[in-house]
Amino acid sequence: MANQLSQLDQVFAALADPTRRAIVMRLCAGEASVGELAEPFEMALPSFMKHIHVLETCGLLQSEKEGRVRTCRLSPEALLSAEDWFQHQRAIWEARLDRFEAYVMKLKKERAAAKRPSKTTEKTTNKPSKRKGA
Amino acid sequence: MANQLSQLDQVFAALADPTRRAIVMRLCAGEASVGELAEPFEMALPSFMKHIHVLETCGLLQSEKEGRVRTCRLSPEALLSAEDWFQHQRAIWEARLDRFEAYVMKLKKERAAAKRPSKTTEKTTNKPSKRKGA
DNA sequence: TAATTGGTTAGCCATGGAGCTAACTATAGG
DNA sequence: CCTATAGTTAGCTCCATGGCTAACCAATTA
Repeated sequence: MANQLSQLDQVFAALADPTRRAIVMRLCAGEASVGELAEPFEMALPSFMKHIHVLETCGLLQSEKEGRVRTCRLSPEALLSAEDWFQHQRAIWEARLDRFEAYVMKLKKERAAAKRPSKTTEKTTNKPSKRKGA
Repeated sequence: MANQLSQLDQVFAALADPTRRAIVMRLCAGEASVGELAEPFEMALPSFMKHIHVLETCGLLQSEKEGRVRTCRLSPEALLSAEDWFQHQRAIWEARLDRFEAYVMKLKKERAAAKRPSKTTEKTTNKPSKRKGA
């Protein structure tokens, strides 16, 4: 678990760099050699290789060398574990909002019960639009 | 759009730090003052404030000061946009896998058609277990 | 075998990020 | 008014990161 967190550090740090995100995006479309991957970037190969190595270290990328060409492919587990982090946070966040909303509803009801005849005209609580991947 | 990417840089960089991730996690459970947020960490306040500022700069956190206490809350848009990035990549990745699978199926069928009488007994393609939030 | 291609290693430099202390501002409470 | 509280500003280290060049393998290919 503590190890997990440290892996998250690495994955997020890796994805914080636009070059590396581009590599990941490229690899989502299929495997490629280092040369093919490097070609769109105006960067010396050794610099580029560092990015490859970072991605490989944090588990986002796998590669193997055949002859003199190294082929890279995405290894999705790390990507998925990072995505899971977001989903987990969002779950907590949304649960809290639901609880809060319930609380507000209860308050409203109580207040309405307290001064029965007068209608309490409050602004509608802005509930934050449920999202797709929920 | 180019601005969007730069925002992603910042968000991922922000989340690459365990302290900041912890802050975000804490704020998912509800708003808190700087002091409350800082309390679990063995870190000088100015250092901690930098983290707060980083989170605020990249749009993950909002804060306002009343009297001498600054209250922080999560502002979910940035978090969601980062999560969207993952979902987008995964969509592409999975689409490719599906295409690949279809391709393998086609190959199988063709091969089966070629040597009609013999049943080609191949191992099942290991399809990568559809995930929850799909 | 010689030259080219594809990648790798080594080492340098500049920048930025995470941490610290010290000193300061401003509100709250006595 | 005085003190304690809650943040803030300024300025300093240290080291990790991203980039470079130069030189170096090791497979292909001519």
